[in-house]
Amino acid sequence: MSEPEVLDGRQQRGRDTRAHIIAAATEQFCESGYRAGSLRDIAARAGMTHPGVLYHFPTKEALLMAVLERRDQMGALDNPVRSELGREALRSMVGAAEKNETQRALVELFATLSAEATNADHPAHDYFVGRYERLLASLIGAYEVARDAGDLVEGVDPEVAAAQLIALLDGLQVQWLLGTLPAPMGRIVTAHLDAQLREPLH
Amino acid sequence: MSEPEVLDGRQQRGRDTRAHIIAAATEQFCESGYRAGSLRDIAARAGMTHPGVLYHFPTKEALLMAVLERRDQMGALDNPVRSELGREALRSMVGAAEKNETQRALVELFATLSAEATNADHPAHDYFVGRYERLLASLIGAYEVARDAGDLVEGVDPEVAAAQLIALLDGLQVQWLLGTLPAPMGRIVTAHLDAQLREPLH
DNA sequence: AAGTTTCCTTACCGCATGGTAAGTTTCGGC
DNA sequence: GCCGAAACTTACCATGCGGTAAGGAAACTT
Repeated sequence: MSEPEVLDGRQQRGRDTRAHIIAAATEQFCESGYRAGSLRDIAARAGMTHPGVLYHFPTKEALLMAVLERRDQMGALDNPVRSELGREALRSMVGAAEKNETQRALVELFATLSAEATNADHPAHDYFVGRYERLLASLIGAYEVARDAGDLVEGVDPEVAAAQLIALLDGLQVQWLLGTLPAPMGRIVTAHLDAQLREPLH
Repeated sequence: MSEPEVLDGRQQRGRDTRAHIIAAATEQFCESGYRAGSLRDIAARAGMTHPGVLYHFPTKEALLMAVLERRDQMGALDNPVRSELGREALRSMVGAAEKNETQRALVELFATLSAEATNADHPAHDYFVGRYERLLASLIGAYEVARDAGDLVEGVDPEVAAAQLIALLDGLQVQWLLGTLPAPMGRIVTAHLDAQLREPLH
């Protein structure tokens, strides 16, 4: 993305501790959320003091953004929404939901954060707006492709359906975290999609 | 609920300021969330100092619980889920969603709080678990009644459908708060329910 | 070997928080 | 009119926060 090139020993080392700090911060934010997770805790996890962390990331806010961006990079690799696949793109969301059931801490972070970030003053507000817009656009695309391929039940509006699917996934996570979900997320999402598709998944 | 009876003048006054404080706290929590809304801010809103507040509510946590309980009492009056109405109970959820679109601050509070409360250590954890369990049970009941009345499309499982509806409502609120929702909540919820019902809602 | 830059520590700052202690005002009951 | 409890206020505390300043120790360049 930026400068690949040759990096001398110091740059390499800097990069390493940066990554190390991000990992520590991710853990911390996952366990305690953004506001409650202090720089001192994060620093301790990374084996340094909190001004050491602030040397690499000028503010706590910057650290948060770094955590989120890194998370996105990784997520984007194994979980893109390939709109052009239409029906199969929708199917992949079931897999995403099931995968989340194995990453409780991460789910907790995003659930907490996306709610916090609802406030326009929150540092991650723009990030989440952008994230939701992109996801929405992708899913609308996927539904449109599915519709044009004749895979959709009559009366399913791609825009509405896309917003529904995102909401469903988000909302289910809260219930799952609270332990009040009466069935596995995968099954619930599958049931939702099956009601929109001419041929059920599988 | 507890002792109604005769209350002498002082008790009456105590009750009044208590109510006043709860109102102030509700406003404050709505605007800033639980963690960020300080006792001093709340006290200022109520026209007193923060130890004054703590005289009536021993801890901030207790204040929060009082706010939530009061909210539930009021909500229960104009927005019960009357399971026995089946189809019409489901329909009432559309109204609930639309009503929420006029109460941004309150929606924000519950969205933030339910995510925060996901953590088992959070003071409101048990409250939200109970709340979701009751709502789930009510909606399962409503779907069962609807099914037995022949109002449901084949293959709609009441348990799954109830969890879906709750998730949908929660998730839509986040998107609505972020400003990324492509259509009014009422329309999106209606579309969802119409897909489950033999006869569309109006 | 000297100089420079990167990285990190120790020490500190100002501020806000929830909560406490003790004293003071208010006011209804007698 | 006085008493005593209820309802506060003022003053304070310890704690933890994000962030800054200054200095030292490496690591690399020349």
